[in-house]
Amino acid sequence: MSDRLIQSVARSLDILEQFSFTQTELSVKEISEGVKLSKSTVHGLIKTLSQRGYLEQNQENQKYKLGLRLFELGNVVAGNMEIRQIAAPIIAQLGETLQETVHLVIRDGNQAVYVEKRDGPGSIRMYSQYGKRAPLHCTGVGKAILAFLPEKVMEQILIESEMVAFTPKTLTDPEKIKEELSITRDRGYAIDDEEIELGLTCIAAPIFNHKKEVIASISCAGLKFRYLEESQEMRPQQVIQAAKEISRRLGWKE
Amino acid sequence: MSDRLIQSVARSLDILEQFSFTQTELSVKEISEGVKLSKSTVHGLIKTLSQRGYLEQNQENQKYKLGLRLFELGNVVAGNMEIRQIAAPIIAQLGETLQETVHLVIRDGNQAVYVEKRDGPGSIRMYSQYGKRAPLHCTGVGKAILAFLPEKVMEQILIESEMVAFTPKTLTDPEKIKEELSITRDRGYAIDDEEIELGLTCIAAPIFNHKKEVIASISCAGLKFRYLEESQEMRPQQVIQAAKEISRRLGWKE
DNA sequence: GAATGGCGTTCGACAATATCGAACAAAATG
DNA sequence: CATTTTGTTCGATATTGTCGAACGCCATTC
Repeated sequence: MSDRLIQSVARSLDILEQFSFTQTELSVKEISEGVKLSKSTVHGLIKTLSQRGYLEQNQENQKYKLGLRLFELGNVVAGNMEIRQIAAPIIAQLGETLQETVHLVIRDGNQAVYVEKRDGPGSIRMYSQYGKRAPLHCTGVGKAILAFLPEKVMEQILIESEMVAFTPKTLTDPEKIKEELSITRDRGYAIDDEEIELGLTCIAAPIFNHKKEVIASISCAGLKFRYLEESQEMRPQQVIQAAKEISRRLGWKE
Repeated sequence: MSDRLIQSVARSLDILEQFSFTQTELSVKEISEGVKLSKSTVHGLIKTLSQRGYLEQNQENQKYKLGLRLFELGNVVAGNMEIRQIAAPIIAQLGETLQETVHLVIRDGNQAVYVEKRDGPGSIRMYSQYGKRAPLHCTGVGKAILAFLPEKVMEQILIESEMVAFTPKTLTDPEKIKEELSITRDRGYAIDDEEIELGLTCIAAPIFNHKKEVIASISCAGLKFRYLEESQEMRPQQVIQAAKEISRRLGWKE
């Protein structure tokens, strides 16, 4: 991909990306500071985005927020996501039998994107949101993908990823991570043992497409103390079986 | 809103809008024909959108489809939509008692956008999709909104809407529609009697915000013959009550 | 296996157009 | 009522987006 990118388009995307679950409304000034452009430049871009429904202005405080057109397009993407439709019933089933929160993520470059879930019972729920992104090297879902990627791709991703320690248990040394991934590959499933949040454990298994490439993974996440119970021994096998079933329906053959 | 819009940004949005539920993959050629621009211009825009994850290229056939970044932003919009969170449980409840498909739409200009639903039981389901848009003047949900809008706004919308007859029962004469809306206002709920699809009937009620402005509506849609049963007499009242409850939780006071 | 056609992609030159600062308007603040 | 802050408009400028032409790749055809 060459580098002759359209400046104003890239800038308009920068503007959209200023918004998030926590930053839902922004003023022109805040946006212009965020993207480091003059107010007038930003204003022109914002005006274009608003007129087309990609941004909306709150008439009470003049601030802007993301518009409904994005909701619309986002749902087109969701609707076209074959794997999501295929996986949904299997994930629901798995969540039911395990009585835990189950996630489906797909790989996008060196990140994992959450595309489907099934919340577990009880008041303690994991924070998770459709479309959320997470690093590959320190999450169960991510490791399940990394471990089965071609070695060169895996190494490239580890080089590109910035290693941030979320908890004392997060692995940040690429060599240690590679060891862990090797174990994961042999075992057939990945374990996240409080690497992203203390008290949180998860088991994840890879999903393959018809070309036998890892493209996604599912995980079963829960509080650590529950995983120590003997009745949970079969859990990894159940996650693996569910992942295999999704792979199969995607055209994968053993 | 003045008209000094940024051409290249508007064009990039034109490109995104070429895609839909039915048109999920497009080639550069198809896009350039769709937006009536040279291949090279389109290519530059596409390249920018792809590099940022708003489009993705299928490596097998070179075609492009909408990217995950839109899924992400679309979910931010969904997450920020207060009314959606508030209405969801009420809609689920209503669907349960009525045993029919229930929809929540919000007004966006002169269109209705479907933002939440609860599918009815049975194999016969209405085609409906999150983010889908529909005209206001010939749908139950739309008429429930139009009828309670300030007269001038309503008239403006009728002027701007192109009147397409979806079925022989669709009203296309603005005067007839105004009469119908007047009846709707007095009755407190709207009826769509096969105006958008033959065999399909629906009952819809308006939702108001804290400023007593109509901003949305809910509907209960089902096959016509079922609505003739006597047991269904209470249905309109139940839809109205649910809509009122949503309005109340949005800060509306009678 | 050379020739053809179709399509995605790159390149260079030109002029259209996006950009910025400054000025204006309109609220919010004291 | 003065002052500050912030959204919006305008005009001059050169940056940057645009197009046509050409390239290269793949598949199909003869």
